[in-house]
Amino acid sequence: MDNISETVSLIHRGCNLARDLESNLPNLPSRPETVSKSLDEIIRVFGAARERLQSSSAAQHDPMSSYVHVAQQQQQIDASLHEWLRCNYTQAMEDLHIQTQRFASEKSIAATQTDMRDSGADVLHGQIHQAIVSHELNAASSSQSRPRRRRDDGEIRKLTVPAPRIGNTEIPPEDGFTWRKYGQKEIMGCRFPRGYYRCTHQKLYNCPAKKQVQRLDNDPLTFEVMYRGDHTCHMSSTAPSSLPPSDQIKQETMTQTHAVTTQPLGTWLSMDFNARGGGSSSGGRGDGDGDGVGTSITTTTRYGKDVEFPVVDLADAMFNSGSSSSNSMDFMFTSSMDSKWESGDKKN
DNA sequence: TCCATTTGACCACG
DNA sequence: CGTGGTCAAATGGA
Repeated sequence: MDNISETVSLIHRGCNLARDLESNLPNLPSRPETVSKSLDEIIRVFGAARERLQSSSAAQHDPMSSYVHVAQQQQQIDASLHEWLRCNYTQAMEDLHIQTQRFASEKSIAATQTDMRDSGADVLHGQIHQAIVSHELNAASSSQSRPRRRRDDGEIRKLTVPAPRIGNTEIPPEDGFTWRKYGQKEIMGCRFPRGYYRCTHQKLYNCPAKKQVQRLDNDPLTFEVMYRGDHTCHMSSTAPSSLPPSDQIKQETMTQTHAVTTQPLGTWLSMDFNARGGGSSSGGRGDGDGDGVGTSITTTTRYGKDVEFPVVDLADAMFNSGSSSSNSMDFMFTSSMDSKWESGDKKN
């Protein structure tokens, strides 16, 4: 496959999406969610194109460098964004959709007209999501919500990610780690139960990482994921689990303040990657440590074992499907509101 | 048989 | 005492 032509087609797709968005702008006040999702997709497409460009040029000799670069961008954006939100939190909530929309639109158009060396749009989008939930979390913990009991887990990183549209939309989004579910609970005031997961290698490697996954009340196609504790399993040379390079790089230098910045890229990658697999049932076992990255993606798929640089694999994944990102398109715009979790709810 | 998920019960915290 | 987090037995798939 010709990398350039694929990239070009991706850019074209982004342009089309941008045009669609433009025509949809009058609906912004009434349907901010739809517009927001449209933005997501635009950002995603252009981001993929940029990644492709980077991976085919500078990153060729050192694929890690692009990750480092993006990570650094993220750090900078994160700092300013947090500062901005601190000063304008309530207003920020109001302005969020407009801000992202403007940014993405301008970014998208500019990127197609000039070059795409400085994307950051996807990064910013992730930052906005995370900064907001982070602030929500801070606000909540300082007022209504009681602090978490298990203090040994340390900081909490919270983010929102779109649900995989293909297959079971109720499965938690892929994030590159292997998780084992150990509980599910109805939460007061929430329509959907919260799932509790811990690292599959908790026993083997004493990995304290945990996560909680919950669907948003107002948007069942969006998950809110809370990460608690850091993975130690990937530190071990014998550990079967490994991280996407970006995560791995940053995990080691991550501070509590910036911990929240770790996820977007990894999540972004994994979401798209997940789409390639055509989704999978959560009934899968992830089973032995042998099933790594492949066409069959389970809830516990991970990158590192067989794939050196997931961004390359991601790019392939996004283009090998022929229809390019149609999968993610569907998952963005198709609303399949199945909620098996609801039917499976129990007391407690 | 192994391992992941389910799910009712238990427990810590405020 | 209510709620959220975790445990662990039961269950089931490969």
